[in-house]
Amino acid sequence: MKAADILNDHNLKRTSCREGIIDIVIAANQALSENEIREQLAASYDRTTFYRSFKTLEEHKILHKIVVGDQPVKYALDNRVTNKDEHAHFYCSECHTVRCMENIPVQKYQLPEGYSDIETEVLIKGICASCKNQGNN
Amino acid sequence: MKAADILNDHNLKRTSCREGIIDIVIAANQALSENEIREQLAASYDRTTFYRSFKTLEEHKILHKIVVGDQPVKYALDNRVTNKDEHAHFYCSECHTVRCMENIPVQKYQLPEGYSDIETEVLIKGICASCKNQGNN
DNA sequence: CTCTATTTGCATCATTGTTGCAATTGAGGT
DNA sequence: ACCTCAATTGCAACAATGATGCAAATAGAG
Repeated sequence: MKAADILNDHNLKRTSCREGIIDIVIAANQALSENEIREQLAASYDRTTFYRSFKTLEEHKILHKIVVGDQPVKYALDNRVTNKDEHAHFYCSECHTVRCMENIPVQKYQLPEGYSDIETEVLIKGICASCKNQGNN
Repeated sequence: MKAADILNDHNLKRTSCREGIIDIVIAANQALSENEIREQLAASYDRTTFYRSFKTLEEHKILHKIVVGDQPVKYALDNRVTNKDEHAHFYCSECHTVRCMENIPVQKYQLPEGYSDIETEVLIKGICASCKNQGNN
């Protein structure tokens, strides 16, 4: 899965900022904050550009925004890009990482009469395996 | 359920700002943003005071913070105050309200080996009954 | 009514989200 | 390879929100 292809599929210009962001998110095994992504980027970009790139990528359903309480906003690849089903997310209260639990599908919830469902988000908070074992870090 | 009692139970001083916030949240049938609460308050308080009141009430598990995407942060009474079970929340993409779905209990999700669960949040996004019927507002 | 720890209001600052606009750049046509 | 134009970037500027230090005001206990 290449950043360039993803951008082309969505009729977006292939700029280095966008490609960089997508590459980093693809490589990560967890959701990343704006700052975490910036640190990994080769070049540095104006804050506005950076911010607008996220907005564009989110609007085009390439990135998915995950907000946990007052933790910094994090981004992960959207289901529609990865072709995966809706899955739960896990937030570790210890190391504050957010991971996609691809093996935990979101269950169907029955809404009251008259309500319609578009999308369901499940966030499980707890302690992840590595934090539980070691004293963490 | 009185604001004064709730504050006493948590060993917090009964200040008018705190009582006002709690009263309004109790009366509301939906989660409210900081601004919505401020508009309903009898007196007006310094932004810092207001902000710190929320922080205190949240730390003492009286209020529960709900964040939906980039909507303004909203607050609702915490489960522990209402003695209700964990329940799903519903966000209407049309009128942007958040309601506690007290009849929709959160289902148990099976985590991988080594992970421990503390709390699970379920947010169902969709269109609420009133928005679906009328043209909304 | 007095005393003290808590809370408030104010000043101030950091961070994040947002917009307007001129300069730059990607990508398609020649 | 070059031109052209719409899309994108960088910069300045600003709004909103979260946060802290400190002196003044206040709740609650004695």
